[in-house]
Amino acid sequence: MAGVFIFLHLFKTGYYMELNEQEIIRRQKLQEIGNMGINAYPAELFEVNTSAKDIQTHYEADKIEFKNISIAGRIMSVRDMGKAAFCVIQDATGKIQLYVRRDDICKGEDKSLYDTLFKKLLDIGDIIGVKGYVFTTKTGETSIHVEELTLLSKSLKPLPIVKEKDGETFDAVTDAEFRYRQRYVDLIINPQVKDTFVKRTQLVNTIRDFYNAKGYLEVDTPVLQAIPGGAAARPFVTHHNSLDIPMYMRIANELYLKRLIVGGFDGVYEFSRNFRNEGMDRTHNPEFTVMELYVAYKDYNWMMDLTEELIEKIALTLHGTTEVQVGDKIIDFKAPFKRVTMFDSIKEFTGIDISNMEEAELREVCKKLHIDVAGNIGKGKLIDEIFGAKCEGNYIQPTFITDYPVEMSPLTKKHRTHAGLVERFELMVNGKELANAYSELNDPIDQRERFEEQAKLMERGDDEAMFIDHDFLRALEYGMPPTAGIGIGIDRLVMIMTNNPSIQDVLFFPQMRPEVNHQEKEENN
RNA sequence: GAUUCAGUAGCUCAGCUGGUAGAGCAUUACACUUUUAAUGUAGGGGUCCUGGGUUCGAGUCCCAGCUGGAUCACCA
Repeated sequence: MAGVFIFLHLFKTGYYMELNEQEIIRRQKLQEIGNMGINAYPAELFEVNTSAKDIQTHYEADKIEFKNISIAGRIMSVRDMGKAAFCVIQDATGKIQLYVRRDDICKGEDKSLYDTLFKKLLDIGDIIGVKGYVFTTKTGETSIHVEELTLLSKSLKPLPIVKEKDGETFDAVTDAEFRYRQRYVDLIINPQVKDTFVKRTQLVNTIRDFYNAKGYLEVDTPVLQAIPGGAAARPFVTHHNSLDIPMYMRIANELYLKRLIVGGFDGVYEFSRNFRNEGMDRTHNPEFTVMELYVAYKDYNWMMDLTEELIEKIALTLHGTTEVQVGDKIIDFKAPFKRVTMFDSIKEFTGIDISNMEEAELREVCKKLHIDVAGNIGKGKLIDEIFGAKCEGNYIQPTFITDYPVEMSPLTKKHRTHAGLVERFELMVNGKELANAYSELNDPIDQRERFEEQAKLMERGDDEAMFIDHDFLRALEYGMPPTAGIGIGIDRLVMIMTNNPSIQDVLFFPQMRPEVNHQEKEENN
């Protein structure tokens, strides 16, 4: 009767009108749990002294006794045998089976804890704590013989049921929209998803440890900027009320880190969340993470050495080997990586030597190679288009592409021996750019001229040209030591190292169009 | 932005040339004190994404829209 009452009550409040049958039943159960004098959401802590993984790895293998254990987790499945039941709970480390026997959790005459609470009122998805001891069942399953059971949190929404047998998975939730919008559910029911994010953190920690061991300083620089600099991209614009000025979300942190090198730090790095107001697809999210590092008194050759050492170390940390499966390919991150100049690369894949060509000739080459280019782009961009169309995709194994044209690298030092080039490299892996680095331009006169070139390009209609940052120029005028800098796309690196083809699978909460609920829809109509 | 595929029960999916909306799991009730995709018996559960149109009749055909995926273009 209580159930009927609560149903009517909830129905009257309107909000609950959209509840499905199972959600209504769970709310009725919640009410009945309260009627038994049990708090479905207790405040006190539940002390845990072991984990599913701990038991699974040590009980059988090491013959370690697990007595008086205390463990908590979410109920994932229940097999009710009448006066005893098996259920599987999942904690942060994995799954473990429970053996719940009525006369063991209800020692006296009152069997309501088992017959009513456990059998009738608990559901898959509820979080419980149990105490007991570990044993092996007849069928050989390591299990916990439960002596005490406590409800820690009642779940009001039915959890999608994923079943398994002999390593085969049944009814797995693969709907991308469901998984990204309700990542919390995805994490509960798809264990490999958790692995990806654990690896992501391991990867970041590896980089941090590697740089910290070398004495580089992790820093924070502004995300809200008055001039969005350091990259060519459309920024998100916002407004600061009390200053009454437009502000931009950062598109890169490069210019700030270089200011810190001017300020006397030898090595600084930052995991920079960048924001770009551009298209979204499987390799682009509006916010993404780039690790940028700047080290004084070094050059780009040194940075290549450092980077291949780092990337190799990441592969080893995550996989125990330098060989990583990516799609249907094996990528070997064993250092050293191949190094190819951009002109050599273009010569290799097109047969054309463009090293001495001017803008008009380059346009002819593009035409011959059937590459569509806009009329307003300059020489450097033309070369970049040729490389992007004909070369980039060929570099599956890690390769440094070096020595870019000066026109497309306005923050990079001119090449020490080759006129018209700069000391820059990109690390290509699986046909995509993973890192971008250079000997930083520290000549303030040259930098001013480069910015002015960018301003001219902007006038020609190149909407990706950079703004002039006068404070950055002022900093350079005080003197910046020769410096090597690099930016590594963390999301892309995680995608490769975890074999995920979509950026949405390496971000906990990828950007999605906001959901519209039914109520709002009606109000709008 | 273009092309294309998809949206049906809490979840995974059927639903043919248009004719009363289906299955498995989950859920409810009962049975079962070592099961494991537990089992057996009996039930309940639907805005077929939304809105128009064609038709005697639309989950199905047509148009528009929403959301997501894939491919392409741009970007990292």
